[in-house]
Amino acid sequence: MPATRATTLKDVAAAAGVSIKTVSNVVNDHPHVRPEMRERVRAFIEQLDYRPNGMGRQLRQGRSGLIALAVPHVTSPYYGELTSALVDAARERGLTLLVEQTDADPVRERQAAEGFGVRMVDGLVFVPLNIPTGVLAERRDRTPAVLIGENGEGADADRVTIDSTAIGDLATTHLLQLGRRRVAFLGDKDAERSPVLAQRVAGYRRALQRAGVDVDPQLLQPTPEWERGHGHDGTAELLAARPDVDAIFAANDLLAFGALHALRRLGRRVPEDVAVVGVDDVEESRFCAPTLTTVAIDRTSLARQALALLAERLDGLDVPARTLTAEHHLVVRESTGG
Amino acid sequence: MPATRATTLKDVAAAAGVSIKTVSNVVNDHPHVRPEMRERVRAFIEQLDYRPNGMGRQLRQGRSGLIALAVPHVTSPYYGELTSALVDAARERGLTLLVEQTDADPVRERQAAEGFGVRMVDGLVFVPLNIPTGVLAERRDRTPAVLIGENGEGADADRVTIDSTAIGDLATTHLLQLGRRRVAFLGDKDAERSPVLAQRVAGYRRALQRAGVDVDPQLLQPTPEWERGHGHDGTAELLAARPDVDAIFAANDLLAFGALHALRRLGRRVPEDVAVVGVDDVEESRFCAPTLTTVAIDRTSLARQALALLAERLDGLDVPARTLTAEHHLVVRESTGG
DNA sequence: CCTCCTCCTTGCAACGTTGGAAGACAAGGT
DNA sequence: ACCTTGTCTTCCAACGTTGCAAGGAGGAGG
Repeated sequence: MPATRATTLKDVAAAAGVSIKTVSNVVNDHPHVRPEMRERVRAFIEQLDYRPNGMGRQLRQGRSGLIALAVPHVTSPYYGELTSALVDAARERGLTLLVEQTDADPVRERQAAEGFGVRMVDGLVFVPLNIPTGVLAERRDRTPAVLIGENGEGADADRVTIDSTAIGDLATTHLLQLGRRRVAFLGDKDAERSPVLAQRVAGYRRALQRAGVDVDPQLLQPTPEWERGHGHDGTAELLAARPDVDAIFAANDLLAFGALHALRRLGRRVPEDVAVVGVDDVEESRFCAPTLTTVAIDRTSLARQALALLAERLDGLDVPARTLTAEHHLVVRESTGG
Repeated sequence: MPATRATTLKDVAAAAGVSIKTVSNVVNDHPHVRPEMRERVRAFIEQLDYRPNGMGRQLRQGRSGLIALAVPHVTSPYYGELTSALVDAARERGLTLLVEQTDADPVRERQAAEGFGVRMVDGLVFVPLNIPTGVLAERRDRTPAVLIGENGEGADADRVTIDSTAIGDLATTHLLQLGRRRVAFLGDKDAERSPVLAQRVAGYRRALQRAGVDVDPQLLQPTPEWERGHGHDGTAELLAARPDVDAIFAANDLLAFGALHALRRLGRRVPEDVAVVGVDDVEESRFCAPTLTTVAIDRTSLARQALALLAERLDGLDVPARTLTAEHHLVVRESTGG
């Protein structure tokens, strides 16, 4: 691999004996290029393997076609599937997604919100998790942004959210309709800082109250985060304190997987002894043992909506921030006897 | 959001009453700038919220700091975890990863190999799956590339591979040591086009032969791809044809999850009736029911190695293509009685 | 033969940045 | 007063591209 410079318009122009601009015109399919000239230049482009230099082009045009995605971590199934949907949705619009992981770390989320120090992307898709809303509201960066999820309220940016109160209500109501009365909520934590959680708990409470069941604080089982291991440990703790639990509403599928695991180890049958519902409908829900009843969120359409909002901003749309809400629905599987 | 142009060096320079270059010198921490001047300029940078325009900078410097990752799909746990590791490894080196999904589609893989039509990235990390090796060998694009996985053999590019023959041997030997003799291989397909598969099968055969067990073609169970559903259906088919199977070596964890699911539905106990081993050690392996014995591949170090190779190329290293091999080890869990 | 028009091609400038070299200025030495 | 030295700042050019306007060639019409 000799350290050859990449082919530029200038090289093609020199080889073909025409001006740089003519080559540019051919590359960009501009009118007013004689067919034989077009062919001739095309041949040299092919021969020299010319491909436009994105940076030059973008500098000139003032757009890069790049969208930054700041997401907690691609590894988790929910964000992985979301990322995947966003990559595809971006591709559909001729945009390219550039991925940053925040690890849900407030410092890194703030960096993401503030644009990473260098202007390079045309827009930002941001999944905030632990960032104080104030920071979002005071964004100085004027790069158009779309927030995804329940946590962006109050920010002056377009947003696609999820009605987690309705989700919590739906899941809890389903458990109540099975006749369960000691329904635990798995995944409680500092609600102040987590609107997702606050909403899911609110939905849970609302459903219990509507059914005339008292909310028992002991059944609100906290976990440090919402990953499998936390679901496992939280469930073990919960059952130690309240062995009579007959249903668990887990704040997300990962917690639910952990719960299933713990229940199995502790010799509880699912759904006979304890019914379990999660939220997200990640692929694994259809294959775990037992398969998991969960509230599905349509990530493909969520991703499309987010990029549609962003694309309008890229085209200069100047209206107040808008908020869309993604669809959800209950998927009943074995963990509630489906 | 008035359609204000982003702040440039020129704006800061005008505001501070100095030349553009001086501002640039401050931004880049160049020597020979008087402290009070530095402060003064800093203040204006802060006030105007100046941030360098990446495209201008990159055009000048000839590097974008962008690395393209072409991966089959971020959704699958293995590639998701790999992507995550690569994002982090890139970040450690001050690079940014831009994600493209090929969906394992040969056409899209070819596009990835050939550089996506526009020159914008400094390098490419490519996980080829279904692309004929010839295409890789004839890459015209001179952008440095690193291939990941067993499928890149023959390409003139750096590569981090996995010794899948050793992996197949290790997994199969483990099953044999448990006393199992009717060990199926789950995930067979067109071996011509899939070196990963060819190697894993070769390791399987080698282990069987060493143990003096005949290779029974009926125990080589094909699946269309290597996802959960295929593992489920393949296992059901396998058990219908050969109800006496006492162990399954699944070509990857997803197939194994599908297998566990099918075994459970068919009333086989794992590991008592059928022992199962997978490959990859994705997070779910530690939480499925029963937990899965699998061959772990260290994705973090794989990602670091890949980026180290790439970074050397970005710095102009001009040596023949190199190949590294990532580490693996057996993790014994419940599905083989661990 | 000249003019005008059309069609095709070219030159110039600019996008925002930075390396290199030249310029300005002050202080110190002769 | 002049030169040297060193420190700080500015100027120029270039990275590769494209919009705009002007340039050139050739044909049709007078």
